[in-house]
Amino acid sequence: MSNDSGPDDARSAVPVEMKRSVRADAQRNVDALLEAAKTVFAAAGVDAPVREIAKEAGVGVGTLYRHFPDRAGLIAAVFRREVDACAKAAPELAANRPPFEALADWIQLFAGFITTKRGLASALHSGSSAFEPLPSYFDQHLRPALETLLAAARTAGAVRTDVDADDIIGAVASLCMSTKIDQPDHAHRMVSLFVDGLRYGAQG
Amino acid sequence: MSNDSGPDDARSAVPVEMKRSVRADAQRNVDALLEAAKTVFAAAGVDAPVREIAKEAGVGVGTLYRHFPDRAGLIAAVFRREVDACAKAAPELAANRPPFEALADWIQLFAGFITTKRGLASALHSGSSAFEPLPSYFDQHLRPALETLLAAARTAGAVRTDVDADDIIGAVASLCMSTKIDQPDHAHRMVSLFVDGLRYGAQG
DNA sequence: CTTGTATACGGAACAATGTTCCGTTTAACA
DNA sequence: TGTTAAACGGAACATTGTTCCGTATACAAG
Repeated sequence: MSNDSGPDDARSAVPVEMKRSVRADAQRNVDALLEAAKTVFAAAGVDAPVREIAKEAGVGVGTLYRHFPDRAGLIAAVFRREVDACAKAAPELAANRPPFEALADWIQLFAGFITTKRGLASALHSGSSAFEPLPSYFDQHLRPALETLLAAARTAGAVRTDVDADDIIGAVASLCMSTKIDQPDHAHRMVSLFVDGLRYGAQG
Repeated sequence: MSNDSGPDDARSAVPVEMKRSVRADAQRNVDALLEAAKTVFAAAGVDAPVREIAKEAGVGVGTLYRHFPDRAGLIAAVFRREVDACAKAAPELAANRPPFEALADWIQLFAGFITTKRGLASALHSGSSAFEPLPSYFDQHLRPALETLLAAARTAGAVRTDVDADDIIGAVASLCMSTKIDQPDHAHRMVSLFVDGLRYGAQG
């Protein structure tokens, strides 16, 4: 066993201080890498070279591999991070906007998230074990968030009642992963159209 | 323009002898490469290294690249070749078997073709321009073949009438590209089940 | 502040793979 | 049989994922 350090707990479930502090530079680099990966993935798709991500983050590739098991692990981490952000935005929108607007805004947020993941669909089908838990992570975090917003909008009589959270997630994902990636606003326009459709048939 | 030889007409529409013969060894190697690629793709998926294909064909990689523009071009060529074979089998089956059996056999042939293309779905979504014409090639050759068999089976009253060629192609492709690739017969069993379903509700 | 040390860092080095280049071989034809 | 254009093989090159290890440094104890 030549293993000496394995990728460590960059996103532990108990982030409060543990036995022996995580070195400050390490934490900074993990954050920089996740942020850089998000940027590069959005610009060049999830197939972007690892070196490019490390460069964007201002670190060496060795540092990247210290914190993530492999490129698939990095993609998964970025994915989870954005899913979390997306899920966390739901309650805030619910608290600060009318029900339908909260729902519509959240859907656009979700659409933006999917749009910046060019190549993810292929990656998910690539068979890498690092991706297997992603779909369920997706379901466990995004669906409840959307369901809350959707329920509120329904209660307010702002949307039709024959569409559920899965319908929305599936439809929006399909629209955003379509092959028309050259027009970045195309997806958002299609999603807007879809969202308007949600209103149709709502009780006055 | 440093181009001096570009990949030539390995599958011309008029294969009979033209002005200045194609060198016999060249033709032999093209065939060997297509056959080798088919074998290797079936065994290791379309992501198999080009060196492995060249080795299986008993040629150098230079020869491979003399006849195909790049790995995507080779994949596309193999794909077209098998589509052609599949399409050509339809009239033969129609002539030699009862309508329903002809249809069922052809569907299994098609299923076998899809099953040996592990990774093709991802490849098609990879954005390589060599793959863009494939879906339409698919439609133009396979659908008419199937439609003929399906019409004959319908006329004979052997299958239900609420299913069309696209339904069948789509359903069989889905079944065969599912994640259960470890049991090679799993796909065929599922397809058999589906084919039996086609009978259900047929007029006596 | 100094010092010791576990931790983290950077990037060279390695491996796998797609693609190109070019000296050598050979099929076809006169 | 000789000539030649075409084709061949595989070494060499480029790109990328991953590992290794000598060096630098954050943190805490004195």
